[in-house]
Amino acid sequence: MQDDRRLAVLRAIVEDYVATEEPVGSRALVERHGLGVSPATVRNDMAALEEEGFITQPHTSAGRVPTDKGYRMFVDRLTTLKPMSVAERRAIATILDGAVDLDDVVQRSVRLLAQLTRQVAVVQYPTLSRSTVRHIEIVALAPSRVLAVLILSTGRVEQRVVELATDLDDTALADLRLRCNTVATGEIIADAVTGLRRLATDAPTTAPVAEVLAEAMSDHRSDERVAVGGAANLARYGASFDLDVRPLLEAIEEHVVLLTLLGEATTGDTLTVRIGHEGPLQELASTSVVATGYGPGNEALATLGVVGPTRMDYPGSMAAVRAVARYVSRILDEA
Amino acid sequence: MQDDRRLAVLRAIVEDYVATEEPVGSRALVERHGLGVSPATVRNDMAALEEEGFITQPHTSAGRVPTDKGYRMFVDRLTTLKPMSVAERRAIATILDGAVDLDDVVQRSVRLLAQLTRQVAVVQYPTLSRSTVRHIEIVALAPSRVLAVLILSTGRVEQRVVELATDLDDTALADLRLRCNTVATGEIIADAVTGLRRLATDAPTTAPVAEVLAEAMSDHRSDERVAVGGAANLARYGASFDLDVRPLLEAIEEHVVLLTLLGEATTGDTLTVRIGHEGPLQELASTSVVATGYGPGNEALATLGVVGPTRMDYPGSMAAVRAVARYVSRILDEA
DNA sequence: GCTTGGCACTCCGGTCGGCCGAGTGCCAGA
DNA sequence: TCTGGCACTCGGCCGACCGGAGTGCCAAGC
Repeated sequence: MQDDRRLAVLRAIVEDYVATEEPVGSRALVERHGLGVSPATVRNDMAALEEEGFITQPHTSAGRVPTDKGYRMFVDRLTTLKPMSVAERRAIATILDGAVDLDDVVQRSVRLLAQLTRQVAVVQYPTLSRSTVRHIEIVALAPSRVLAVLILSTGRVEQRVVELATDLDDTALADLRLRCNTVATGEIIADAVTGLRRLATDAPTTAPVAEVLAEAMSDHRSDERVAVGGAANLARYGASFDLDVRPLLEAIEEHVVLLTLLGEATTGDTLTVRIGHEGPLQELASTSVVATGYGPGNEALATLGVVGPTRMDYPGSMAAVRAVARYVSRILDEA
Repeated sequence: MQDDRRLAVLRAIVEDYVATEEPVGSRALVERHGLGVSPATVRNDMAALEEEGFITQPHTSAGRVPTDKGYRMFVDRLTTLKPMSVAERRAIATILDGAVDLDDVVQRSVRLLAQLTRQVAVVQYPTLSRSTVRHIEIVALAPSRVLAVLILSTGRVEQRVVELATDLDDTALADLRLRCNTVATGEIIADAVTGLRRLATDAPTTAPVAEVLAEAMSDHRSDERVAVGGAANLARYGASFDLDVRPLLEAIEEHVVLLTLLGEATTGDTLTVRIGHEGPLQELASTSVVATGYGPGNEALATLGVVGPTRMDYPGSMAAVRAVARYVSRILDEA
């Protein structure tokens, strides 16, 4: 019995604190949530909750504030995802359906997430590792210089200029193009790379091009690409500017860091929520991450999510992240 | 005589204020700059400078702070660019020389500028309007669906998926590819667009592809691409967080806004400096912009620069912006 | 006529004390 | 087990105070 009420109190505290950003006291709690008991009772529950480490007081005789553990309990057991409103669903659909290519999808997703959650949104570009080679194009720029263009099934394009040791005429170029495509087109990245590497050793004249292509494919830099949006939302972060916002701004610039923040892509519908200190970075102990994997056919090619203060609207953020991830996945299915 | 000294005083005030971020008084001024006159004299000069609108006091009996007009005078007549140190030159060279493609050049430039100036750096991607078409590639994805890839002389690649009304076999595809390239390759964008549009009306079967290509070329979205870096430097912005930083953060997200901020690309070595209210945006009346055009062969294809508080280090920023612009231009020359 | 030292004045910023209110913990009673 | 009451604790706010930095002005000196 009281256990149930205690959890209700915890939930109420989290909700109030998220809404007001101020420590919440027993009186306000009973008034705003109609708990049907007196403040004194609530105080007892609060004492117990504090004992267990779910809430804490910033100082004696102040209201209570949830701890990371409290938020954890909240997201694990006290909340169900807010369903998205019809308007929101429609907004997601119309905005994302307007995308012209993969880059556009990613960029639109980021904006959308930032708008929906009013947080900083992060979307990782789909990883190369599981995509296949759609086509390789080789264009002559000068007799001994070509542009190698790599087109992947996800719609991503990589291009490199290659200097050759010897001149190449049109037929040689066509031959080169054919060889590369025979070896790579339709293959998964890893296989295409080994194929191209073999080609490089077998046919020395084509070596530089094949080599560069293989390199571009295995280049991990491309796995590290992310889009970020909603940085302006940091302005709502409140007082502790230098303490909270600065490291986050830095993380936003360092895309690699951002990726470790997002964490491994989860498959299926699973949402990852990292609260405060649970994350990998000390400096970001007061920020939380809500993320999930996305990709065609329930295969998580990449991660997207939002980053915000621990005192964020978890139900709303989680719902938005999941909704966007689902929709983006569906778009990738179709492409 | 006194006129010279007055300007020296103004310069000293600007330098001190930029360094300390605090209103500067007459005593500190003579001590730190060895002006060879007494504080009282300086006070007289200050009164005159204030009369003329170059400086102001935040409140009675505080030190003086430069006005926008004061900064303007400073950059116009009181300063020569700080020469870059050898180490800095070398850093610029080694960092930019490592770039693998155009995107990489732009991204490295942004980081570099942000590091050198400790400000927010902005680099516009080279505009399409003056570049030429290097090659058009058309790849079959399915019988009635092709991928059109557009490669420009600046090294930029655009790609679009096109749905066709009718199926296309290999020869038709080769024909289409040939037609498009005949019309467009080597041409300046504007001419290529008209050529493709004509092709679209002349040969109905190829219409969708030619149409999409023309669209991709004339798409202004591509002119609006910019890279931004150094947003974390905003954390050093000081007290007036919500007032100063928020609109700037918002501008940073809205790339279009950012471009109007940077302004028209200037040709040659000309630097544009916009101080405070001189810029186009009310909300950013307390930020300045230092920018310049860059591009191969002294032709300004795009703009790069830094955005910071009006109280910024103008000589340093101007030198850095110019040095980076020159170096990037040289790289584009070679490419 | 410019420069200088002196002097009175202003005003910001920090510190101190006191007060108020919100909130708690505990206890005794229902 | 809940509730009302009560004493207690602190943080935040207000007003007063004070020191320091800086100015403006003036009369004297070069």
